[in-house]
Amino acid sequence: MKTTKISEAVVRRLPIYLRYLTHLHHMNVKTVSSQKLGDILDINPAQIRKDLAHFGEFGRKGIGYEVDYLIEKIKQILKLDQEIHVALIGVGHLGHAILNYNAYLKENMKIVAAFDVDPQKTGEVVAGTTVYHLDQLGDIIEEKAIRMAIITVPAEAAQEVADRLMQTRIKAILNFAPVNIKARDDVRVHHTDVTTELQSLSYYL
Amino acid sequence: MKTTKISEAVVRRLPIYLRYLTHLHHMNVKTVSSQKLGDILDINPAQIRKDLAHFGEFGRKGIGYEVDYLIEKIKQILKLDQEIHVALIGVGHLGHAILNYNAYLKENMKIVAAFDVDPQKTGEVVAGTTVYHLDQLGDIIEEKAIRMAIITVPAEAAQEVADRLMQTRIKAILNFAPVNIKARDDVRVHHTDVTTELQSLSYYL
DNA sequence: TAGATTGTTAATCGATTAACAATC
DNA sequence: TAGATTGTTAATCGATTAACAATC
Repeated sequence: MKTTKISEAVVRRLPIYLRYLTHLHHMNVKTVSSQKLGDILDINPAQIRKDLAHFGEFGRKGIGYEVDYLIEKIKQILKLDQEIHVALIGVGHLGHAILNYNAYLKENMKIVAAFDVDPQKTGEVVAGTTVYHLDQLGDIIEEKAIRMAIITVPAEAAQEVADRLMQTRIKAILNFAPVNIKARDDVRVHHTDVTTELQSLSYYL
Repeated sequence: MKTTKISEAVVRRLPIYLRYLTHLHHMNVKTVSSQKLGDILDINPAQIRKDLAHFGEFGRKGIGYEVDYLIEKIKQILKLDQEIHVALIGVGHLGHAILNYNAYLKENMKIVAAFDVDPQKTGEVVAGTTVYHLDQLGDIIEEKAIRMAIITVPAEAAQEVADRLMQTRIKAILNFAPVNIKARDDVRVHHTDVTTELQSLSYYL
């Protein structure tokens, strides 16, 4: 099918599929049905088929989906078939943790530079990634062809950092600061934050 | 209105409202309209009114919402008017970062115990929180009246940890491991994971 | 062939938004 | 009073699920 308007819900499920398909690949499984996938991931099989059908006919009737082929296709859709360089801004505790997580990101995604306003941290190397001063943001992003950014600064500084990022080529931001960041229409911002998650979970106690 | 069946989408917005209302409180703002709230948070004002109306009539026609009163009400709804003790399982990089985040959780939420399988880590104190061996999970959860858990172990261990948690009084789990955890109907599990977030963002590049 | 499973249409369900009477 | 803003109903929009012909 043609790429009309793909909803965010669909896009958010693709990495979930990819994750389990990769697991199946390592288990040497060759083929999987939407039924099996749905059982494991707690997602309706019809929804999985529909999600995938947005992007093409990847399965075979009577058989299911070929694991390796589907992995390849989903990676293409998510642009994970190319190297994606990521910047991280804010080398506090959370920033540190994510930098240490770098090796796990795999799928061609890599944090290649970190930034902080603290001159003490500048020049430091955290888990293999150099920390630059925030003033170098534009230059390094250009130099290292960085396309995505992770914000792990305090809430008060987040919008300012986002504004600086929007003066660069960055088109996607993952914001961990507990504040709603305003961005232009052509820049995609996702928010995630431990406190908010825990507070909404608390409702169900 | 009566508490019929509140959707997850509504529950997830409540902490967002609470966060900004708390900000307004610190700014000494007394009253706010759904219009203003919506502008700042990028949420439709009608939706905000509807979300809140699920739980009662908190506003005043022609005036808006009284900030302090609404804060109090949302805290009640989210059960944040009581002390909520949280356990963290898996003291790796991410676990460390979240433990250091503890002070920021506020709103009566507190990580009071950490667990790990590594005997080397047992007894250690991270950011004020003692690390216990996983074998003590049930005992400590009982002793410290813990009601929520954060899983930050590797993917392979996550389901096993969840299974152990389900033998305790825990009814809400925040899972950072990149795997879909299966749980009983009476246990609420939310998933969050940096890799998945980054991969779905990548689609928009 | 018979059984399995896709891709897709139609039906259902639920969530968001618009509109407005009530009222501060 | 006039203007502002809620709570709520009705309209819209979109996402999920069921069902099934096509076909491996």
